Amino acid sequence: MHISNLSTLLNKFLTIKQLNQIHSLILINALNHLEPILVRQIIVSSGSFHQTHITKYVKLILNHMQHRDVSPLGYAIRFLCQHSQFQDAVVLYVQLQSSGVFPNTYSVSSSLKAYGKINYKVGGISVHAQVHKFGFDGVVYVQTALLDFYSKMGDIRTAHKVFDEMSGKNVVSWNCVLSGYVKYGDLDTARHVFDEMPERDIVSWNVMVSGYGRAGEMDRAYALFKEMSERSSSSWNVMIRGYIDCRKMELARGFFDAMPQRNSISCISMISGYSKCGDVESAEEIFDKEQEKDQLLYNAMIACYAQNGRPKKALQLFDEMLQPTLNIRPDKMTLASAVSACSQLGDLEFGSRIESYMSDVGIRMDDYLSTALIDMHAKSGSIDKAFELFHGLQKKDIVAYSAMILGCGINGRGNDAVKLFEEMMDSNVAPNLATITGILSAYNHAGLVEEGYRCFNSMQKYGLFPSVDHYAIMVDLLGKAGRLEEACELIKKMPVQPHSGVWGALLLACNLHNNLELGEIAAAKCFELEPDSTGYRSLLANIYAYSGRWDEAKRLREDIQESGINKVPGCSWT
DNA sequence: ATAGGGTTAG
Repeated sequence: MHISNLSTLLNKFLTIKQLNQIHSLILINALNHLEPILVRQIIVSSGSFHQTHITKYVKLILNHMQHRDVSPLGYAIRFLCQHSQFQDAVVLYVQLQSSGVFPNTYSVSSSLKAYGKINYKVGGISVHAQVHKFGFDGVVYVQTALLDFYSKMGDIRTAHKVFDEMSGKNVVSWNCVLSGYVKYGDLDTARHVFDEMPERDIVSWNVMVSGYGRAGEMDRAYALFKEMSERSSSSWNVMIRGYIDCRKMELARGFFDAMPQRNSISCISMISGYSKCGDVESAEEIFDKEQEKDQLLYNAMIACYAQNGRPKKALQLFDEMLQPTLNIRPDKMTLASAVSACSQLGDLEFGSRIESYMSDVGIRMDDYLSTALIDMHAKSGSIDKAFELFHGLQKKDIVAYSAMILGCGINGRGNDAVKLFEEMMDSNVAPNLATITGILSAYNHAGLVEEGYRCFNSMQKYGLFPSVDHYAIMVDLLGKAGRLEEACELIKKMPVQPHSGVWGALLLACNLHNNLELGEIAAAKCFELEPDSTGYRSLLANIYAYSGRWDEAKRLREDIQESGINKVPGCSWT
């Protein structure tokens, strides 16, 4: 086929914005005869395709190229960076090197960005060495990319060294250094740089305001913000973000409402802020008002539902997002939240739908997503599957350990839970409240009172204070072992108000061991805290019946009949 | 082509 025909064909493909199997085959066959310049053009133009197809497409082209020319490769690397496929970008850069192709400035600066994003310092340093070798020292884009890389790695010394050696410093290079000090947390030096800069643009101001915001110094942030001669959406967004971080939602909302041009980022910040405060309704309000909903906005709202005990709504919205007309695809983050929702619902079926979806569209697993799946499988009883995923993790962090330990606990694998806990301590991962909940649940399941006590009492050693839920598990553990008075004493000593789960656990134990005296006390508290729940009444009725107090038992059961359907008491620690 | 603002797991 002739080149000009190919170009026509290509343009046609590009205008229909979709490629099926046959299109791809024709194209790939044709590509073997293409000039590198044309391949480059394809890669650049493929930006008009749907995002999930792009990387696949770029990879297809590259795999079928005969000419390993730097120009298309450099473009491809930059292209992958622009679409947040940093891992792929790095892989491509390594391929480029090993095939003996001379890198260009595009590939070098893009690969530096990619190494920065995936947090791989050694990779960036090796690029630095090559920069020297290939004589790109004087190229301002490469120098800036290097400077920014070291800044992002927190290596402010090397960053400064690169900065000092730069031939033509401009605002961007100054901004990179400034942002380096801000990231490093050295606000005084950052302010010094800010004051000494020969020229400041809006980015410099935004970086400085954001620095104060991140440090919680909102007064200073606001002072600078007021001083700005012009403001961009980011200027307002960093103020919003600062107020959200110190949980001042009203102030954040004030800035949100006052800003002249809200964008998707402003909305996402507000939604996640409301989400952290448990204010789902306000988050919904923001979400519903926004006309142009993008992927990240959906992600934020789905996460909000999943994090605030609305798993059904989370999955509803996830389904809505999948509507082909919307032209948005879920990504790892969406899936992590959706999996978390499935886990809360115990819905393995939806969960495995997600797993097959991942392999269909080629979403690679990461530790976040794995951890969500671990939790889901562990809670649904597939503890072996959970272990398999757990062993495949790149880095086992506190969340992964906690999910695994809790999973073992509720599946009756107390020994494994303890083993995991010890392994975790050995690898210097400090436990938090959720981990303790997991390990206590394991002891509870196995009926190991002394071990439970020891763990409960050791919490202070890690700077942790038992929450109501921890007390509830301890009460359950003591109660089931028949140590009812001890359980009662523990409740009395609680520094926080016990919720119905705590008294409910005691009531359950009183039912188990037929203790009327304490049962009445516990039941009274339960009725007070959850007047609508009939489950507690039937537990007390049982105790009365066992003790031969038939009248009281009968009276309670009639109460229950009247109030209608039997409700199960809430067990908040499960 | 280089800089600033956003979303994820127990």
